[in-house]
Amino acid sequence: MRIGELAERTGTSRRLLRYYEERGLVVSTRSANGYRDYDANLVDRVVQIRGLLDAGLPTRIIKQILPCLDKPRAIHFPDATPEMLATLERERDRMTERVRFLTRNRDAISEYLDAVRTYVP
Amino acid sequence: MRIGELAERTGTSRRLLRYYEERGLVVSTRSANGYRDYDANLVDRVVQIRGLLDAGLPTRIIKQILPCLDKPRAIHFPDATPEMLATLERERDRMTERVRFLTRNRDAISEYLDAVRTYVP
DNA sequence: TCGAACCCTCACACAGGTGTGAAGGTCCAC
DNA sequence: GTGGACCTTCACACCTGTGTGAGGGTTCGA
Repeated sequence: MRIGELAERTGTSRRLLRYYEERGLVVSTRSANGYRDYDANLVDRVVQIRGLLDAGLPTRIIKQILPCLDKPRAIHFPDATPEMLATLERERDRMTERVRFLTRNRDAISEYLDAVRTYVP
Repeated sequence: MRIGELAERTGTSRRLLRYYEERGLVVSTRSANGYRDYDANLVDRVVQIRGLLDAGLPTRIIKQILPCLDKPRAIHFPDATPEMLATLERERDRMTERVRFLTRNRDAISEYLDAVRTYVP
């Protein structure tokens, strides 16, 4: 598919799709006319990238962890250098931290909202 | 306490503490000599701010939700304008989304790490 | 064959969170 | 009273993710 369709199906601007490609997060082939040609599975991938970005991870890290999240993952075992594993562990821990933090604060907000709602009536 | 101590106790640069103050996330009084003077409870607050920032929330939003997270929160009921509540709900939902996403991806990373570890030996 | 709707690259711009450093005041210990 | 460790404000600069638009090519239907 071409960039416009991918953009529409992922809710992402063309600009950003090109940016992600520049950052090595997605790949594309080129048609004879120079247009980018995307594989269908990139829809999921782009959505995932956006989720990770929104979660606060920089493209640099996302690029590193994406291959490990692909299926089938057996193919990527060779990539598993010690540094890579260390990065993954670090990032996994940071994500756990973030989850804890977000959950706690979200619950606090929920509590507050509940309290406000049962206050007025 | 002065800015240096707060910086050290929160692992934050002085620059950023001033920035947070400029953004209205923290307050300080001034000593006679013009130095900022911080209340001890700001240690927790700054840590919380950093967690929220790291989780991807902008200072603008953090400023809005922080008062609701304070105890005792009853004081802040008057702040609850409809727009405020809407913002909170929206932000709470986004946080839930983020948590889901982060958890899913973190679990995938964990799985990958486990797989790699049980692969070589 | 024209126009619309695509696509390309390139580049400037912006906001947000940070770093860094200049130029200067204060405080304290030697 | 001098030096070092603090503090102040101000400003420039960076990176990252985005928007926007210029200038130009391709494809396709009317």
